Amino acid sequence: MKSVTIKDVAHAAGVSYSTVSRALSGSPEISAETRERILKLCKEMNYTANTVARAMVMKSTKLLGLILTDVNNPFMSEIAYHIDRQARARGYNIILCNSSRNAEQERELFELMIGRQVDGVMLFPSGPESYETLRPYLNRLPTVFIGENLREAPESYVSVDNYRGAYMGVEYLYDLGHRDILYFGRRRGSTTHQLRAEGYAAACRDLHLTAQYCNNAFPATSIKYGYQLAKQLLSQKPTYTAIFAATDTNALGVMQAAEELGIGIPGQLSLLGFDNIRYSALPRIELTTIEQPKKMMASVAVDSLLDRIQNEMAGYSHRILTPTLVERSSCAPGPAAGRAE
Amino acid sequence: MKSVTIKDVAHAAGVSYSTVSRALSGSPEISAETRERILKLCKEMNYTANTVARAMVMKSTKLLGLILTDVNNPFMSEIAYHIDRQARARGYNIILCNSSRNAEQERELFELMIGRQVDGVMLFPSGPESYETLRPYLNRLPTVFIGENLREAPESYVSVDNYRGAYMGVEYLYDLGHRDILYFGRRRGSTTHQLRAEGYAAACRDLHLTAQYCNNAFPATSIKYGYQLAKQLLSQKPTYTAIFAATDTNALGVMQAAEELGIGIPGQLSLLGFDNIRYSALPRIELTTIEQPKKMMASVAVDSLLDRIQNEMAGYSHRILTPTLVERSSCAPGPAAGRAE
DNA sequence: TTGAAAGCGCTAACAA
DNA sequence: TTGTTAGCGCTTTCAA
Repeated sequence: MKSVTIKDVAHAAGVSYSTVSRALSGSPEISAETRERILKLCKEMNYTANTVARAMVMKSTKLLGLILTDVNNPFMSEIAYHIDRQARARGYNIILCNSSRNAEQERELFELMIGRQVDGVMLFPSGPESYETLRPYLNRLPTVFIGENLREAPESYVSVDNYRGAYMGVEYLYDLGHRDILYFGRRRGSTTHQLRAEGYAAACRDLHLTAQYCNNAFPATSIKYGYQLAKQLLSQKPTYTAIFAATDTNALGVMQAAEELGIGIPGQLSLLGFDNIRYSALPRIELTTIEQPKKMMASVAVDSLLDRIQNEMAGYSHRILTPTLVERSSCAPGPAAGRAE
Repeated sequence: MKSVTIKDVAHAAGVSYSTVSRALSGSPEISAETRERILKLCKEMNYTANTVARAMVMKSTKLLGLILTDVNNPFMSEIAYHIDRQARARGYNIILCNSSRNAEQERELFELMIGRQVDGVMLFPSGPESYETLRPYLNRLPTVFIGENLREAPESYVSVDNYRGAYMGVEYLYDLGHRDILYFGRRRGSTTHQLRAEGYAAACRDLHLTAQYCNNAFPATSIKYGYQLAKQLLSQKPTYTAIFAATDTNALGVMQAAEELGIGIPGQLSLLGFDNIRYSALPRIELTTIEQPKKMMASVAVDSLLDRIQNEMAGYSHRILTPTLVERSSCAPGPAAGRAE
């Protein structure tokens, strides 16, 4: 498994090894003739440049850390896919790690990334306190936060306009004829969730609707928790004709509970999600939802990170993307449909 | 962003830098007292060892390549999650890349992995020809194939017993009272799919059933293709009471087509999948399926790779895991239910 | 246009 | 127990 080095090639070519280096790097300080000869030889000898050695002297590994809470989450994995493609196209590779939504692990991962000399990291924060916990690392390592809105924090992030998305959602349900819309399942402490809730509240205010919430002790974003919470909620007499779920996974939990309770969606109850994860497009699920532009988020994340890396002067950037509504089959006209407003 | 090195620490401590190295590596050739002193100083100075430099001299990056066709595929992302956890617990990190099921890209990725000096790679092959295409690299880089059964090839792989899984599936449907079971959607050329089809055929033979197939020109494993194929199939008069789909994604396609055609599952048609991807457990989907033990596959993959890496003598290994049946709601009793056999 | 030599941050063999 | 030194494979001045 002994690999061939630049020295071996130099020896075989009868030149110094700096000459080989020059041929490889496409330096102009070399005659076209020797370059050709050396390049040909490299091929023949099956030479592959040692990126690690190069990284040492170049002080750049061309490696980007990607820390997410769980690759297995469809929202993140979709973004991860695009990040990989995008980064690779620009000559970078990805070191992937899962924090499992554990703040201490996340901290350790930053330590690890610094040791590995990655050029920068992209992070789906494990929670709202991440920004604080990680602060000591943020000026040692260019970082861009993904998915979470950090408001005015002086760090780069890319996020969707959660406020606006929630606002749009309420408007959509309103236009369908719903006047009693319940907001379901906001994760505590998350700014993203906070903004969605604010958007919901603002839309209710502007449209003269009464805001209704269901979010007691909601510890996580998952189908299971959504289900448990919905099970209680749906067992009581409804004071709403539509549910706006804080996330698609929450909505899926609601769907499951409704299924078990024999409540038809959208027949008896309209359901709107947020995120547009892949599951939501599945047959029989067909969830109408607010879409986060995931490919765009990936692309913006890579771009702003590389910007900061390649351009010392580049400061942080806040990129807030616009969500869109994806209409499928989980929302039906409400009681006020067709009525004059 | 200038980082503090071992030399800085040595200087501050007034010792040579090999002494610092010894303190850090927990070498016994150092007095407990100086070790303490140096370790404390490292903390104070915020020293983080440069893994890249270490890798150069140790000739080991503690980096593992993970090449999959698409992180965004729920089957692979689930395994990827467990691989990361497992590898990290053993001191390794993962470089993740997507081949997008493109053989040439896959080849390039191996080239890249060699340049990056990874200690080994885990691969979800892009196709059946991968083993051939990649042969030149396989003795340069310890590799374990995941998911695909390579039969007798002299390379490590971990895969589920696809033959047995398919056999089990037919038995299950038979026991439910089905006598006309159609096998749906095998991907061309894939050994995995070949084995599943063989298991299906063998079970039919043993149980005196007539094998029926539906797999014309099936280019890929996806919901969309499953849907297109099923749309044709289900429009014709059925000669079967149950469909055994080659993969869960295929099954989801069938489900969608059935939905559109007003064919009830499991009321009019039983549907069995293979893989147990996460989608399959979703409310309203509830697909009964043959499960691939994904966490176990991840763990075995990491173990056998590290075995080969850490133990020069270790040869290749073939690990064939046992599938299990996960019963949900997509299969109902068939016409022969309760009847004496 | 080419070669010689220094050095990136670290480990390890050898000396002291 | 500690220090000195060589060297991992590469890029990049500086000389020739």
